[in-house]
Amino acid sequence: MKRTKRERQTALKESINENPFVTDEELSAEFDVSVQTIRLDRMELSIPELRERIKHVAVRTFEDEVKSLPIDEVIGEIIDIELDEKAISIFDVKPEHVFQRNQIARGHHLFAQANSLAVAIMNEELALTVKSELQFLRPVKAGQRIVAKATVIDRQPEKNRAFVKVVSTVDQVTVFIGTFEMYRMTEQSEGEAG
Amino acid sequence: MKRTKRERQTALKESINENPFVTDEELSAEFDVSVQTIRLDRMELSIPELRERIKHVAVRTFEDEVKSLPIDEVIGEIIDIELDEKAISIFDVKPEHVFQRNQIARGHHLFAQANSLAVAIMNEELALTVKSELQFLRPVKAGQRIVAKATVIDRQPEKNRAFVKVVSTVDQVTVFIGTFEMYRMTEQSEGEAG
DNA sequence: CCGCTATTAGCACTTGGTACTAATATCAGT
DNA sequence: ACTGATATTAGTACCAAGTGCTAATAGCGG
Repeated sequence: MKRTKRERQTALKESINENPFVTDEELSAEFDVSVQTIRLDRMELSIPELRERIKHVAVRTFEDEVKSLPIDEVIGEIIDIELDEKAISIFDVKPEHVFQRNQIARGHHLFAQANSLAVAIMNEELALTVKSELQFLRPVKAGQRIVAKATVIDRQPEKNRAFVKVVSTVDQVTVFIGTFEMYRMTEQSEGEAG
Repeated sequence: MKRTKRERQTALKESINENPFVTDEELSAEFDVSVQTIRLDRMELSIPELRERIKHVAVRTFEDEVKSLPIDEVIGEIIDIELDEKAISIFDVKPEHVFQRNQIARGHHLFAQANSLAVAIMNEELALTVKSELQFLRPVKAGQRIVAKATVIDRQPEKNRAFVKVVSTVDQVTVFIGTFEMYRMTEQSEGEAG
């Protein structure tokens, strides 16, 4: 079931995007063309080779692992972080994040972005959320980009607590505000909150 | 400044841990021994080769990225519902829902289960969350089953509002409490909250 | 000096490629 | 049907960063 070059290349792009760990040989089998064709396709699409792809994924994680929580556990992409001070992440709302009915983003995605940013900002091996108050001010729709800004507003080191305020905006309009009481988890005490 | 084999191997472990992207050749220069020695060291310490190390980092990231939040309309399975009154759902915590580090479920999954149950309980075409207060009382780990019970505790029909309380338990122990102020969205007014 | 561990060297082989050249296939237009 | 252009396939040499293996050498303790 061969298709045109154009179609194959589109599919190829997608395929590699979905699974960057695929080799040219596997792709050649998948699309029923020679390995060389796959290579030519990659060149034209400027898709790097397997190892480079893997490396990129890995480097991204590793570099961003700043200190506290790995970025790979964050919902949304962190674009700026000052540990224990403030952090910013962006999250692009896609069709899978909204109610089919009215295209409005489901609340837990806004929460997830804000909450994981609150976790990331903590300058600790691991932090957990203890309490939280949320306000969903305006609906967010598919296609919009949510910018979440987190600020540490209070610290209680003796209690292993910190308070983080997250304000999420779309086009400078505030859509969500959340405050999070965070627990700094030390090595031995794995005992509070989820 | 050569040291003993033992010391070198300890340092080697650390060095690779800090920067998994280092090659044997670079390490050989760093420790002023031959590449073969580095290889022997890696064998003895069972540290995989560069590419495998990178791959591991990448796989970790990639899998986590794919995870995030499920697409399903309702997080968890609703096992009982009385519209406008109460509802129960269960959610099995799987490895993909927890922090790798300590196996504790990430907060947004508890929130997602509770919030989507609060949405479901509303006897309306569609409801949105306006405000919410959460308490994460105990950590939940992979393998546990969360039972969330939602109750409508107050109704304000004139304001299109209802208040829902959700209590989540694992083996009869309360792990999470959330209260949700819900907005009943009528056909024309698609205007509040996310 | 023997024995032992540690270290170094060298070679063949592996994966998943790049870079390049050359042959063939396919199709469109005249 | 023939020409050209594009697309595809084949093949070679080469590379990085290894593994696996054998063998030689160094250093030291008794």
